[in-house]
Amino acid sequence: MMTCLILRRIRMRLMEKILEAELAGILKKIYPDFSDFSKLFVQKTGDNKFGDYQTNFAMTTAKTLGRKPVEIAREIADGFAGSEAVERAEVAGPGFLNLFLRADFLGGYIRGIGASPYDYSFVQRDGAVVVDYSSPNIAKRMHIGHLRSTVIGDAIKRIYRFMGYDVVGDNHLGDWGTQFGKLIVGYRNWLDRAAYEQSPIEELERIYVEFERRSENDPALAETARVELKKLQDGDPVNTGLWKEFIDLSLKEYGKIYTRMGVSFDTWYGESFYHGLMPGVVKTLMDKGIAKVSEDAVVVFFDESEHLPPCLVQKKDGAFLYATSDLACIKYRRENYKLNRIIYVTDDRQSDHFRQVFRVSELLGWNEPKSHVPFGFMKFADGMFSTRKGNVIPLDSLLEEAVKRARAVIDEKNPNLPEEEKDNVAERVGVGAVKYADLSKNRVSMVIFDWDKMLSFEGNTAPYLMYTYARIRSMLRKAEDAGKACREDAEMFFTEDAERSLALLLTQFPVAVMKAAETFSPNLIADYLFELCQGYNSFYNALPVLKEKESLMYSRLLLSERVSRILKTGLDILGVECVERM
RNA sequence: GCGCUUGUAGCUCAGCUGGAUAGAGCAACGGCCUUCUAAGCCGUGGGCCACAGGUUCGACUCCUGUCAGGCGCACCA
Repeated sequence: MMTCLILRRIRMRLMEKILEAELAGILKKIYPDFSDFSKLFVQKTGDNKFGDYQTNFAMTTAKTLGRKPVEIAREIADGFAGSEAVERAEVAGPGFLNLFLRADFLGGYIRGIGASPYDYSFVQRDGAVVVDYSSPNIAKRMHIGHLRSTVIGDAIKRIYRFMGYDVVGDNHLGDWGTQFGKLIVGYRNWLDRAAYEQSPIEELERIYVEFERRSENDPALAETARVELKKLQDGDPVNTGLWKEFIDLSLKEYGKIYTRMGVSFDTWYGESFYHGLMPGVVKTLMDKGIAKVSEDAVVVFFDESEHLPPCLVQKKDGAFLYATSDLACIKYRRENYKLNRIIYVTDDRQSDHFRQVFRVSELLGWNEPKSHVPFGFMKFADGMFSTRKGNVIPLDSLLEEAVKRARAVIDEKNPNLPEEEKDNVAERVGVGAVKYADLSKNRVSMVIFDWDKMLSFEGNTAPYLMYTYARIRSMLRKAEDAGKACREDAEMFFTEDAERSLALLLTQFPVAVMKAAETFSPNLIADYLFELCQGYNSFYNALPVLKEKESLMYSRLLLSERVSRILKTGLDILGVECVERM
C-alpha cells in the first residue's frame, strides 16, 4: 500500500534538471560561499562533438566569482568524477563545460520514458489557466479565418494540461453584437424558409449579406436594425427567441466541425454571458476616476508614454463595447477561478485592443498575468476574406478537400488497405495536415492561403510524422508476430552515432513542451517532432532492427518504441491523431 | 503622423529568450526498394541573417537609427 503510493508520486525528471542538480551539488562543495544559482543552466549541445549537454555557468559567473572562466570550468569538471550520470566533463574554448553522459545512464533514462509523467514541479502551476480561443461570430459559418485561433488555442490548452496545469478552454462566442439587429430584419423580410431548414447558418449568412447590400441604398434599414437590436437588448420576448434560435442553430453546426477537428472547450460563455456585469465595470471605472466622460461617451485615457489610443467603454447611446465586454469577462474569471493566467488567441489586428484592456485591468488592480497570443490573419493573394464579399472558404470545405487529397494518396501508396480503413486514414491525414499546417508555423505576419501548401504531405507536415509513427508500429507488430515483442527491460546499446543521437533527442521532448508553453508556441513542439522523425528515419534507413542479433535487436526495438511513444504523445498534444497503418 | 509587427537560401519557414562552423522543407540535379511501409533515406549546388552603428569574452538573437512590407489608430467585434 505504502509503496504503491510512493510509486505513484514518482515523476520523470528532465535530464537538464538532473544535471543542474548535480552541478549545484558540486558548486556547493567547491565554492561553499557561493549561493546564486539563478544563472545555473544546463542545456543540450547543438553538436555532439561538444558533448551531450553543456553549461556556460563558468563564463556567466566568472565576474562575480572574480576568477577566470576556464579555471572555474576546470574545477567544476573535476567535480564530476564518480558521477552516475556524467562519464566525463571537458572544458572547451573560453570556458564552455561539455558533459558526456554515461551510456548506461542514458539507456536507463530511455527505458524509463512513458512509465510516469514528466516532473514539471519546478514550474509555478497553481491556479487555472484560462485559454480563450476560436470564438466565432454566431450566424456565420466558420471559415479558414477561424482556423488558426481554433487550432493554436486548442494546442496551447493541451500543452498546459500536459504540464499539469488546471486549464479551462473557453469559447468566447460572438453572440451579442450589432449583427443581431440586422439578422432579425433580414429574417423577417428575406428568409427562404426551405433553405433555412436545410442549412441554417448558410441562410443566415445570406440574409446578412443581403442586408449589407440593400442598406447601401436604403439608409432606413440600418435604423430599423438598430431598433430591433435595442428591443433585443431590452428583453423583447420575440427577438430574444430569435436570438436564441440563431445561437442554437449555430452551435449545432460548430459542434460538428469541432468534433471533426478534435477540438473541445470546457466553457462556452459568449459575450452575452457577461452582459449583466458591464454596467458595474463602467461604474467602477468612473468611481475610481480611471474613466471619464468625453464627447458623451465613457472613455479611459492613457498616459502619453503608453502610446495607446483612448479606450471606449460606453458609447454615447449607452451601449457597451468590445473592451467593456472583455473587462467584464476578466472580472468574472478572477472572481470565479483562482487564476494562474489568461491567454487570448486572436489575430494580430487585435493587439492594440488587448493592450488597452490589459492596461485598464491593471489600473483596476486586476493583476493576474494576461497574454495575447497574436497570429497573422489569412488572406488570398488578391485580397481579404470577407463574409460580405462572399469569398470565404468554409472550414468544412477545406477539410473535405484535404481528406479527398489524402484519400487519393492512400489509393496510390497503399491500395491494399481495406476500404473502411482507407476512409479513416484519409480523414485523420487530411484533418491532421490542415491543423499541422498552422501549428508548425510561428510567423506573426499574414499568411497567403494556398491549397497546395496547406495540403502538402511532404516535409514538415502531419502526414510525414504520422507516416513515421505508422512505420514504427508496423515494425513492432512484425516483431510481436515473430514472437520477439519489444521488451521493456531490454538493455540499451548505442553502437552507432544514429542510435545515441536519437536517444539524446528523446530526452528533449519535455523540454520542447515546456518551451512551447512558456512562449505559447506550439510550433516548437512541431519542430521537435519533425527533427525526431528525421533522426528516426535516418536510423531506420541505415540500420536493421529485426534482422540484428537478439541483444541489439531488443535495444533498437525499444528505442523505436520510445520514439513512437513520444511521437504519439507529441502529436496528441498538438491535437493530431495518428494511425497504426497508412 | 503615432503605434504594433515582419525582413534569414529561388520559394515557404526554423533558429531553443546571448553561445561554438546559420538550419530544414519545397523546387533543381545525382544516387538508394529480391531487406523492418520509397508519404522514406543519402548526396550536390544555393546565404553581406534588409542596412548602419552600439552593448561584450561572444550578436541572426539585445539596444538605437535608417530603409522596405503588413496591420491598427473614439462610439464595429
